[in-house]
Amino acid sequence: MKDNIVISKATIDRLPLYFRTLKQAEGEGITIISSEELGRRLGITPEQIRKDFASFGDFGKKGVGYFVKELLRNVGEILGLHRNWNIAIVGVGHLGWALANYINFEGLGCNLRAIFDISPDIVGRSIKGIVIDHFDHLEAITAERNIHIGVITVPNNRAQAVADRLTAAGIKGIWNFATVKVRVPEGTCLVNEDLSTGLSSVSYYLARQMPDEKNENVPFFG
Amino acid sequence: MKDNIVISKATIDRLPLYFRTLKQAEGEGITIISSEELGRRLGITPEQIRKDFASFGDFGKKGVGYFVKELLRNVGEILGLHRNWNIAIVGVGHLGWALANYINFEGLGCNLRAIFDISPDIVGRSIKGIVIDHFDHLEAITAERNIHIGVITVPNNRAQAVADRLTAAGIKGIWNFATVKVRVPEGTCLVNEDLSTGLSSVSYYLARQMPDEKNENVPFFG
DNA sequence: TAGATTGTTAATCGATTAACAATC
DNA sequence: TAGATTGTTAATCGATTAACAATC
Repeated sequence: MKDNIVISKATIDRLPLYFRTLKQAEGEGITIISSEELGRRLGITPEQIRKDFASFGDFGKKGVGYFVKELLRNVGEILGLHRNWNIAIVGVGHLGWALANYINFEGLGCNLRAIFDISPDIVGRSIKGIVIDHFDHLEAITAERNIHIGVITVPNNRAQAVADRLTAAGIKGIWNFATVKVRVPEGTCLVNEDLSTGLSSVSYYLARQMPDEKNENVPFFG
Repeated sequence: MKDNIVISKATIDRLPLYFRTLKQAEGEGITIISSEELGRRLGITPEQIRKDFASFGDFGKKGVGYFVKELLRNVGEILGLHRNWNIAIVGVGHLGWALANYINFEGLGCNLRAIFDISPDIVGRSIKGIVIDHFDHLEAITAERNIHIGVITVPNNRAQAVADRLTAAGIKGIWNFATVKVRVPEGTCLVNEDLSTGLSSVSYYLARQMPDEKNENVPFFG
């Protein structure tokens, strides 16, 4: 891996896709893969892929292609997937519950280690063998279980307060599903996940393609 | 609204954020808002915001600001939120179940109208008053309920087959949560939602910030 | 060697930022 | 009018695409 590499934002966003596709290829027994073939599988141009890989090292062999295992190890390292981050989910609503059950944390180099909520109906239950703790115990459990990343799945009006508690507890990585602007101290990694904008995009493209000449539907707001 | 407008991809991705923030402001009783204030709330520069709005019309008043209601109506129209799209969710796993319960479809100009699965344990139950139908009945129900958008929340290995059935049934908008490349016919709007890349980004930034000199954690794969 | 495929440099494209004239 | 704030044009920045030399 190159020293002092600078990897563009756009490249970083593609790395997880490369990783997943390479994993698949590895599972199929493929040991060497070309940028052409990777591009075909991902819908990304081969040039783009070569540029991305070249930005953090020389993993290909000219005239041959990329060694899947080697590339996988390197992409994984760049992404920090070898770090075994410990994760805590805060908020067991529909979404928090689904994420706890749905996300393959291990495959992303993470371990789900704690789940918090404040409702007496929920605290004490368990998901995937993890007992849900009361949010009051956040600091103690964070220290005890060495939590690195907090996932915020609480209602919007609680998101900032939760972020404050997480960062005060020393957590430096936050994956936020609330749709309000959350502020965190310098040095904290905050990634916002916005689940509803995707649907609006579908709506946008669909509306452009299907002009509503007939105006058959009643406007919803206005 | 301008005719024949070309709105950049980047702008479209920001429109849902503008819409949500303007809704909030409206709720607070604000009738006029400046790009400065909107920018403060969103963490976007005022110049960017003015450029975005100017790309589809003249909604501001120089020296004054933007009329919240007017802007809201226009952003909503651009996004097609007045179209009242009918939505079907396909696949009631953890994620499909959570989306059905969690997403505020109405607020996005959509109505959840159908839910499909293939498991006998699940078909016949209902979520939010909608009875879960067997996927075998997709075509009939799509026609009957005038479904516009399909949400794919099935396992990866079924995603392409589901997409094929949806498009064959005449559905032109797909919101896909499967993490495999899904191909759709020309003219179908496909938006992929990838829930795990966000976590990888957190991992990446965290790894850069906390170099593992100690190498205390055991590599997970290799 | 000949064919294949990478890595890199240059050219293009698109998006953001800066500056400021227009005007409310 | 003076102050404020938009809309637009120009400058910069960043990302993608194209071309090709290097080399396996």
